[in-house]
Amino acid sequence: MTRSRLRSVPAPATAARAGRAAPRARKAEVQQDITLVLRQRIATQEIPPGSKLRENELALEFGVARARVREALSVLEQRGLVERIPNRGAVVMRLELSQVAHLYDVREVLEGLCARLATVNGDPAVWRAALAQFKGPMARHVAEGDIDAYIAGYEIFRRHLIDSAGNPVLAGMLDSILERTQALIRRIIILPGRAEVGLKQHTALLEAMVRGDADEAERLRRENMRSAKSYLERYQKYIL
Amino acid sequence: MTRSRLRSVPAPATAARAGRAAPRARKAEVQQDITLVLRQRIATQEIPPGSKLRENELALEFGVARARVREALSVLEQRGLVERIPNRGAVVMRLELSQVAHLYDVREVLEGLCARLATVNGDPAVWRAALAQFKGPMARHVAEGDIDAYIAGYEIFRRHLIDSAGNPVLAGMLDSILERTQALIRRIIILPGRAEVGLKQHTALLEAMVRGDADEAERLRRENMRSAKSYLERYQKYIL
DNA sequence: AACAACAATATTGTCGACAAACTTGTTGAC
DNA sequence: GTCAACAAGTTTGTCGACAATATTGTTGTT
Repeated sequence: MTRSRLRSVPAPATAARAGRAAPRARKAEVQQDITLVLRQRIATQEIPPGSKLRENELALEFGVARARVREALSVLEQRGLVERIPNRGAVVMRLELSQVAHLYDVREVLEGLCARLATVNGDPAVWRAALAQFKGPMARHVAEGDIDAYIAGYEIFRRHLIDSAGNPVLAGMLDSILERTQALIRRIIILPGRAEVGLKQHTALLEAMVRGDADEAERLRRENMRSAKSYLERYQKYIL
Repeated sequence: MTRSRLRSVPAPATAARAGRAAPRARKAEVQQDITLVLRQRIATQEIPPGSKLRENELALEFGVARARVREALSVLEQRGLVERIPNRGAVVMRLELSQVAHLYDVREVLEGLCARLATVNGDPAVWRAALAQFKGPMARHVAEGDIDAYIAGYEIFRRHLIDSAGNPVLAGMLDSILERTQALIRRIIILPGRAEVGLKQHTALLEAMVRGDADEAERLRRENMRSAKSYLERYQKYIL
């Protein structure tokens, strides 16, 4: 019910635009890919877990027929973002602690692989630059409590890792996991001491990468993930 | 998500029963299962790589409207089984060596995780029984060149590993990878010496699992996967 | 007032039709 | 003979309508 009421008058493009109050509104995306918009809304919890996704409502908002929305929903179901019950509709998947733990266990080994591949295939100069970032600006962001800047920097680093790894299968799976846990990441980083620990761990990881020690990079990245998971479990009542 | 039971399906091979009202079987039955049938056909290469999947053709064969076939195709696309080009249709994904290598790199760490979790969460009695299987009947199958029996036994073992690991996310990803590479597995096992090496490796893995050494189990499983990958690369010209 | 049966409404499931884009076959100029 | 332009036929993309199922609201009985 957060969406604005729409008139039944068929005004496709306008209706779609009016429904989105997002700051970055391009026109092509609506026509091309409703799936992407829904993915983002769910990942950012603009549509909170447990919400019911009504096909008609979405079709009206995007100004398309229900068939199209329906296809988008089945993609979302495949990606584990919504649960679909026959004849009863689709609801945004709710994350229980156990599921998050499972996601993190898988993420641990995938990020480990990613770090290893990035060390082998990537450009050392990039890691040196990243290391400088973490030792300088990023450390400052943590010290000053500028979480948004820290997260932004971390996202860039992670993107470099994935790109350098050069494995599309891995990239797809990591993206899928991140998409499902994105809402949690910010809440974990905010936890007392978490950002500081993460900063240290990433620095150590980058140092291993700079000297080309792929095995150590993998080990450190996995340790980093396990540490994040343990924070999550310890503070679960404040997060979930 | 239902654990994929790779079994023979109602065989809708009798294409286009022509006529009007097709004698539809149960609704809930046919409904979601056209996706499953297509998944199987592609995995077993009953529909070979590069084939074009025509919506109308499939709709006629299954006796449903194109909209449903269409949804099935988008699921297949998500699972990486077909490539869909706008306005030009869906073709069964072709496996280049580089892509197979990427799949195996990911599979290596996922199977490693699976072995570790299965060691921690599983019942040691199961592993003792499996070890006996590998030391007895399975070794015989290899010695006698009964590839089918060996593969069947291996599949059961792998299923036990995944079930015991108790991680649905992991299970889904492993299934997805296996589904894509299933056609290769048989060809790899047939390679000279491969089955013997695999047998030894699995025995060592199970011994680690029986004594509850999770770290060693993970390491051994990963080594096993790397070894399979190197066979694949060495004999690529005979496989791809 | 509580409850059950029933009616009305809303939502999802399925379908066939039409439009747009691509593919193939034909014709004609050079 | 080769090639380009064009026409006919396929194939995919999109839509609105109808059927099946679930949810909500109403009424009457105890």
